[in-house]
Amino acid sequence: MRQGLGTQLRHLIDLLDGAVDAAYGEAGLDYRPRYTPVMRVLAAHDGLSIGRIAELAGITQPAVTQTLALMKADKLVTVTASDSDARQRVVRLSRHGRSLLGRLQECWDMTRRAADSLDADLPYPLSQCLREAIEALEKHPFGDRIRAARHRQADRHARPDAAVSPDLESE
Amino acid sequence: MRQGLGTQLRHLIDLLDGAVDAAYGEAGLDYRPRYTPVMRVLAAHDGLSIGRIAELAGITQPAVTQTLALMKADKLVTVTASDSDARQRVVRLSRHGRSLLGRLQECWDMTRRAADSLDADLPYPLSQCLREAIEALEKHPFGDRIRAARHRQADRHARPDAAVSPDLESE
DNA sequence: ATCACTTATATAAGCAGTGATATAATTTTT
DNA sequence: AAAAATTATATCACTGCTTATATAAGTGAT
Repeated sequence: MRQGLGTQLRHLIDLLDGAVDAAYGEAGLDYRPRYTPVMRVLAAHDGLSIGRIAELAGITQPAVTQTLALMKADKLVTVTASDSDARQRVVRLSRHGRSLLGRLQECWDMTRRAADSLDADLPYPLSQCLREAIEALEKHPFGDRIRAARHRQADRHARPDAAVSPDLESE
Repeated sequence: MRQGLGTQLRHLIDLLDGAVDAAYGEAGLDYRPRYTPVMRVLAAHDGLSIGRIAELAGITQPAVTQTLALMKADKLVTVTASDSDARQRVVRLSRHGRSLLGRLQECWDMTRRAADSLDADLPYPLSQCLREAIEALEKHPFGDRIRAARHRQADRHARPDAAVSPDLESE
């Protein structure tokens, strides 16, 4: 079963996401997980353009447009044309959206505490491990590491008796 | 930016998956990442039913059916009706599929080494951390942890001056 | 043998995103 | 001022998975 990192990561996401999703339901919120990044951004600064939301939320513009369409249908936000620039649309939380925000914050809070409880159960905190992994990959991308492994493999084929190249641990 | 675990996990997956995907391309393989779980299972025991593949690969039956349709189009597998039970279909690797397998193994190998190189760069190995997190969540699901956090919260509302409930560290 | 039930696979619709591209509004060039 | 380039948003088609449901084949009970 010792499959790749990707599989483990996906499994972990399922384990977490499903629970968080369910938590919204249990809290009686009519709310989709995909709203969260947008809600978070709007909670911090209301009245943003779509592009700006995408930027702050760290997702693509089409994702925001599509999410907002759903949120609009759920009456969480209002989207109006900017009067300074007719290309831009200004997104604001509706009263309903703002009222939801309070209960959401509670949900996010509980989730954070659940994450803390998980970390406490582990020999090394997951969140920290993830942060460090992401950092390491930003410095030295996974693609480079794979390519480095290929070169070692090519070497092995060329000189099958050669010792494993010494740069093994540095990569 | 200190968002939830889910976001971090997704980010990490993107960082890894993209690279692995690209590696297939660089290796000159006409191959989709989604084939991997099925390929792995077929590599171990060829000639399985769809349900059995799903079981062994740890994905749902529809996912396997859909993946096999693509793999069949790519001539990687043959799917024939079982003669003992006409409901069942027997999946086998084609010659082409088997020939691909060798080069795939190399890719997976490189990927594993890349993962090792990542682990070596970290204060605590990611793969181990993930394994432990999954294990911890199987023992004590995230949903339960969230609910536990809610009860603490409800307590706080009911008796705001009460100390944090004593089961805090046990959860 | 027929009805009910279970098992195996297929199909459909949904989810949450992506990249590519279209359309509209606004600047910049010329 | 008209043409070209840029910016903002929308739309579309994909990915890879899921759940729910349909269809087909086998099994058991009456």
